[in-house]
Amino acid sequence: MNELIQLKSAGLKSTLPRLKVLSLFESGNDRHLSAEDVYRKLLASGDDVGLATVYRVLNQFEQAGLLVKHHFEGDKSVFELNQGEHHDHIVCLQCGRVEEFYDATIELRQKKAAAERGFAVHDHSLYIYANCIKPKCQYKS
Amino acid sequence: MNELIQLKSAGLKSTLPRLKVLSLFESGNDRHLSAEDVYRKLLASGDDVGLATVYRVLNQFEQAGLLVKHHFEGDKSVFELNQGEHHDHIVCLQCGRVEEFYDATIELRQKKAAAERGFAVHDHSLYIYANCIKPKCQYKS
DNA sequence: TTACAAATGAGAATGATTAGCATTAGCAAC
DNA sequence: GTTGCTAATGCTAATCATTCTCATTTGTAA
Repeated sequence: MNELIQLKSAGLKSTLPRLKVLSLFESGNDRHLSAEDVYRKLLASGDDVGLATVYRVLNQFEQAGLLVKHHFEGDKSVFELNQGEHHDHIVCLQCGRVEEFYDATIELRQKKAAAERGFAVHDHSLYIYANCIKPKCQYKS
Repeated sequence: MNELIQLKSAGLKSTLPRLKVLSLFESGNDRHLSAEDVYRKLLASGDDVGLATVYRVLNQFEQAGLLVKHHFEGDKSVFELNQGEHHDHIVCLQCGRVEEFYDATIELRQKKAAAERGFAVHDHSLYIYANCIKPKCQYKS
């Protein structure tokens, strides 16, 4: 229930929609949610927020550093709670399962590659698209 | 002028729009082009192709393995000639400059990370967003 | 040259995301 | 507690990249 405090310290006014969205991510049932996902889930739990508001809130949360935004292959963006430690993602092309991982060597070599070419790394995104090895994979549809 | 042969061996009928698009990429003036870019350039050189056709052709070329498609941060996709050797990209957030690089260690560690978690890598995308170190960077706008 | 399937072009349709604007709700000062 | 003001919300319409539809045109093989 300290969502209120989180919002305040992020410099955001504490409003109903923002609290709802934040709680949803903190509930931890799904780490990776698209705007549409959030919208649906809130409606399902009887909370009446507009889709436009969901988009706005998600983006504000990203600016504020509460959430991180990802662009997995395809169209829609996906958000997840920012818990400090950076990590990359493996996405199953079959069932959509997302697994996170961190590899210090990869991080290091990236910085090196950039530096060698006259760039100062600001950010990076690494997505591995793969197939779950059966039987882990529940082929979707 | 062997674009014709390339199309044939890719199993594609040799048509005007396809030849034009392929030549454009082979001319090598810009390695990374969006559909819009291609469309504009063709119009500029007096070749009258429809935007829808450009999209179709680019996607067919991707299927055929002639081009590779990338999703740099933001909206539109970007295509580049597939010249066999895989590589990743560094994109300057300021001026848009794109540099390519390949790091065997990174590739290896990715495969390893995936395998350890029960995935068979199908594909991956790694984009480093950075800032050119001055004075290389011609700050855009 | 003919004939037919495949390709093209123009514009409508789609899907995700954002903008505009009237209405409502936090919140600080009475 | 009220009051009042600004920021936030919720619609809906707009945008932007991309895809679809379908009538027309173009390769190509016979």
